[in-house]
Amino acid sequence: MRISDVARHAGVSPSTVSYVLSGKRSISDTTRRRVLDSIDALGYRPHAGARSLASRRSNVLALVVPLREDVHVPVAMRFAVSVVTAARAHDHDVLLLTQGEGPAGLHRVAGSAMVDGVIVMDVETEDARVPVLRSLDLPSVLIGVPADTEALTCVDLDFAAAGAACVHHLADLGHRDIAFVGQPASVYERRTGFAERTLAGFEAAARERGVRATSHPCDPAAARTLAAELVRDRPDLTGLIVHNEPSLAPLLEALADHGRTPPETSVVALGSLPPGVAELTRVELPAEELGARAVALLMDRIDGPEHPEVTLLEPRIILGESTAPPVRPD
Amino acid sequence: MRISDVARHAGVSPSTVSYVLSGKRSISDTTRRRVLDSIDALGYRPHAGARSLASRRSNVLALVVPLREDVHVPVAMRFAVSVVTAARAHDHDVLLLTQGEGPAGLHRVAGSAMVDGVIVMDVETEDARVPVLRSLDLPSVLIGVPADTEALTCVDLDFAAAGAACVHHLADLGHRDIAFVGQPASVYERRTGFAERTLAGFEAAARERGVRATSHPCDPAAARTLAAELVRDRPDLTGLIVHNEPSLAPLLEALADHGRTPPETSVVALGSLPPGVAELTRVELPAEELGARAVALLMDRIDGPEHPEVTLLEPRIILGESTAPPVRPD
DNA sequence: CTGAAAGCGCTAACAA
DNA sequence: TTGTTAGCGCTTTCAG
Repeated sequence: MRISDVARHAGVSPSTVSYVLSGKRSISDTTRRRVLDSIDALGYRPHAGARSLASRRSNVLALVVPLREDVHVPVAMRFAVSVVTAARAHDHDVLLLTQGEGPAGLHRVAGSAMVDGVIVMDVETEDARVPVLRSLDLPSVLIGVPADTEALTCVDLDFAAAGAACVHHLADLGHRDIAFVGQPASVYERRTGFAERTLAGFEAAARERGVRATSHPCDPAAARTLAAELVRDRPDLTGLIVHNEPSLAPLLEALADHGRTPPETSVVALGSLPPGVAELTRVELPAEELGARAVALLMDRIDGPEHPEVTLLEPRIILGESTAPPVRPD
Repeated sequence: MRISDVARHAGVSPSTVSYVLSGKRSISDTTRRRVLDSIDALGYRPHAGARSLASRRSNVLALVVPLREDVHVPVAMRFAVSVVTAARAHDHDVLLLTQGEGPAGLHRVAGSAMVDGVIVMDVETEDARVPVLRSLDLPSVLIGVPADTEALTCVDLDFAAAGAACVHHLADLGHRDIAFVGQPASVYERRTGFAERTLAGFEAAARERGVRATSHPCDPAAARTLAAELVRDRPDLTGLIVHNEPSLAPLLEALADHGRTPPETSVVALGSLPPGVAELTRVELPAEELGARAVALLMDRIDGPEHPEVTLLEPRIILGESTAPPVRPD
């Protein structure tokens, strides 16, 4: 079943069939209809290899997914799914590359023309893949922002603004003593962009508002202990910002155990939230939108001149029932 | 940079370069060396599209990942990663298909010769994709076992045996009244193979051993409540089998709150366990091995005659500190 | 053990 | 608006 079979069946030339499929030149309505009818009468599907050989386009893009212990897997999956969905909307498929393959994977898919572009997730501030990407002559988009964005296209949530927005919300309510519960320590140690920037935004805003503020890296396993310590050691603490999805549930439980069910202590959640905490005041991670944007930007780079740019999405704070003016001893 | 450039550089014909790369005919050591040297002197990489056009092999396989709310995402990710890793070891790449695309995705990648085979995860007892797969003339392997395995190649953990092994372990220790904490109810409703079979294995073994046994679908959000109910309503209950990863932590905490820290109540965990519960008695899900097996079987089907077969891996129970002979009132 | 050459199925000039 | 045709870069007969 080849293009020439379709052409014969429709009584046109192979190139006409090709043009009907690609839309790269105008075709009379009658011809188009005849061709399309033949295509689905015969169940024709173009051979992807032949197409990529002739057109120098594979209609596939590569997605590099992170694989670390400390990345929150459901978030990674949300990104991956949104990238696949968006890619399909642009008539592309997605090849899965794992972090583990490192630069070799990028060289392979680029060198053999398997993909038209790459999307890289979980970018670190000093990311070893960035120089590889620059050397590769393959369109790419990063989800995340490294230190040096020269000649790079990046999309991300404006995490600094997100961290700050949480502080401002609490400060506006009158809180004067707050704490930031962050990602596991290893995430900061490897200088993951989003974690660093959130913390920086938190600290800057707290300084600006004159709020007493501390920050605490946190593991899910240590969440209950941390909550207990905060309640014990920080009697004036009235607000908590939690930037750690899997620790959220144990933290809330521990607070409840100490009689500090929100908004007794105010809690703002930041990140990709599980169902069942919908009522919290929060800044959500727009993973679907980020994935879709990344794909859209990549498509622009694939068939257009390069527009290096950094896109930061504005955070939206959603008011829930977990924050309120502080309840103070005085 | 094409194969003819390499050929010229090495002073041989293009076909010789091709044969050096594919190993499909014998080449003298000197020639081989010269060719390989030229290849990496020039940094040559074969064009994937050209190769797939000429050889009718894409060296890519498709992986259909589940996307449901009720699948435990980290488990799905473990499978995906192990499939990618194993595929790479067989010189294949992996194209990501989402459940959402349904049969259309399978038709597309098969019809356009994008992939040499498919691996399908999260198979249901009556799975709509199975007839599609049968009609497709594309080698496939299922991770999971549907009701009708005619002409299918499947791999899975022997979940029935796993459920039974947990019962036998507790019965051997002397427990006479146990409960099974299962997956969310929706997982049984859509008749997911592994969940059904585990429960069936549990029930059969309990009957065989004459142990009083009940089973309880469970959501992570309801885990604490369930634990409290079991403690309250089942005074003679001494053993628990937990087949629900995300509910494990809240269950254990709730047991502890009621003074029933294992092995005060014996607990056997079944599934993909998070780090930090390593000391539990458990049957682990060998996701890496299953992924690798699936790929190996697929490779066999791709370049060999069909060998439909169902491979069930033996469960291994790992003895930890969460089980002990029952502490009874008598 | 090695070469020559005929495609694989499609796209995109070029021509009409 | 449509057709003709020369490749795209590789694999694999067929010949030697």
